Amino acid sequence: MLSDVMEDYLKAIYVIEEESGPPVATSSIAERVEKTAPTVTSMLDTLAERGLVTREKYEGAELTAEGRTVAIEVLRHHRLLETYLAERLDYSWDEVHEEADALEHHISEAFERRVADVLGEPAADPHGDPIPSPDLEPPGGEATVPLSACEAGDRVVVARVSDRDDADLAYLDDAGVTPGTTVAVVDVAPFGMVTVAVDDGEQSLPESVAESIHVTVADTPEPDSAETGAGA
Amino acid sequence: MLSDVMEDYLKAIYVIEEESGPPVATSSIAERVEKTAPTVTSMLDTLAERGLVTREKYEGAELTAEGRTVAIEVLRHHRLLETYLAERLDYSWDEVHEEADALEHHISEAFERRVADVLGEPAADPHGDPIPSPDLEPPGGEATVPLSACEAGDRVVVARVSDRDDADLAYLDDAGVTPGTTVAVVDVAPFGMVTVAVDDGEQSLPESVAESIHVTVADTPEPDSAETGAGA
DNA sequence: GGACGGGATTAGACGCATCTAATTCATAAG
DNA sequence: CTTATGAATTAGATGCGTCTAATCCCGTCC
Ligand SMILES: [Mn+2]
Ligand SMILES: [Mn+2]
Ligand SMILES: [Mn+2]
Ligand SMILES: [Mn+2]
Repeated sequence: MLSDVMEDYLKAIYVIEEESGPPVATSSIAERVEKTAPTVTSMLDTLAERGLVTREKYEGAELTAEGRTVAIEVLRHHRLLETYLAERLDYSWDEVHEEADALEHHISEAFERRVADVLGEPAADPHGDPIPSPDLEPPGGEATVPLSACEAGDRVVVARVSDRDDADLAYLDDAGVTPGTTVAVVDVAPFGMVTVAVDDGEQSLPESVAESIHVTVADTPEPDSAETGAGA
Repeated sequence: MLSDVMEDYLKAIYVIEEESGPPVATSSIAERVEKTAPTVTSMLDTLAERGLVTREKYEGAELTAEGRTVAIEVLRHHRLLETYLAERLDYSWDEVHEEADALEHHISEAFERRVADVLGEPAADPHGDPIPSPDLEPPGGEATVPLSACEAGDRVVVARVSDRDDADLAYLDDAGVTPGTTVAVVDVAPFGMVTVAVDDGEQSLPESVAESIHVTVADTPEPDSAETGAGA
């Protein structure tokens, strides 16, 4: 049996691998799980002994197939719970993350199945993150870019929003920036502040927020008159 | 913060106090939480240091007001969860206990409130056990007796059924013996086997099962012809 | 190539919940 | 009053997850 702490480490390693690929540095895990580096080293040894990660000293860690399956299952629990809380228990999208983080380790397989059933096996959680299917294969995330990497004139569709900052989420909900929304990038200021146009007006978002919004680009503007003409 | 283990001990002490009053013996707690006696002694010390129980060596333990409030809150979580699982997630009454036992320690106050809201602040769980109200005062359990203490001829209403044996619950559900059902006691055999009449026929229940069914007596038979005429 | 600096690991410790074995206590029986 | 019995506690140990302090390793910069 795996402890809930181990499950959190595996989940952390999985999402870091997704973002920047293996091997995963001790320090990046430490940051995500909010533990010290020696604590992480020691837990990685434990996980390696159990065959859930492989690792080479000073090189970082990588999930094994088994470790990845566990991580995906925890992620499925987390995202199903978030979706259920939002749809059936009147939670707002900035409240679901914390509750799901606690419950994800304690629900049975029966609970998972029944929640998925009443929701109709949903494909994405309230933040737009894909919910792994019951076979626990890695969910195919379509390619997205952070809003902070877009340029003025782009028309983009919001795909996912990081669920990790409640205040940001509450603000974005209010601003009408949620998964599925189409927004037009009006301006990208020097320090990363992004101004977008949505239905109810323009919103300026600080860089930290723009980084946590992932979008798919619907339209890049035709190059303006006086621009360099290179590259389609 | 209290660990989930501590919460389980407090819950155990509470229900034992309800059954047989304080002080509660170390061994009876050990039996309920499935730990050894020294483990319980040590945990009782910890709980006493935190002001949740009082105790005198070799005498047993007793909940303080604070300890009782914690126990009642855990019990509220447990029974609300059982009710929710049965009503909204298609669990049968023999499946809810285990799941609720795991989740009861991990739900937030917001979750508790929302579950209670969507259910309409229910008064009893699927086994007939009273759900403590949000003020966490001890729920008023009306006086009941175990079915095993009844006599042939009694007409009784099932009040509560212990939720601790899944197999018994599945059997009783099938037999049509659930809280609210009126049954007639047909016979009490020497070794405690109780035969009752319900809508769909007669059922014979072994003593262990009859002990776990608590009832209120609706009717005692008028004393038969040749009986001792004493007492109304 | 040698020193530096930052990230990683090792060393050593702690608190919690748990166990088994040994001891102590309360009391019921003689 | 003494002893036997069973329950409770103390003693001592273990595994886990965590920490701080000390040490180690690797790539960079002179
Ligand atoms: Mn978690
Ligand atoms: Mn999410
Ligand atoms: Mn429990
Ligand atoms: Mn119950």
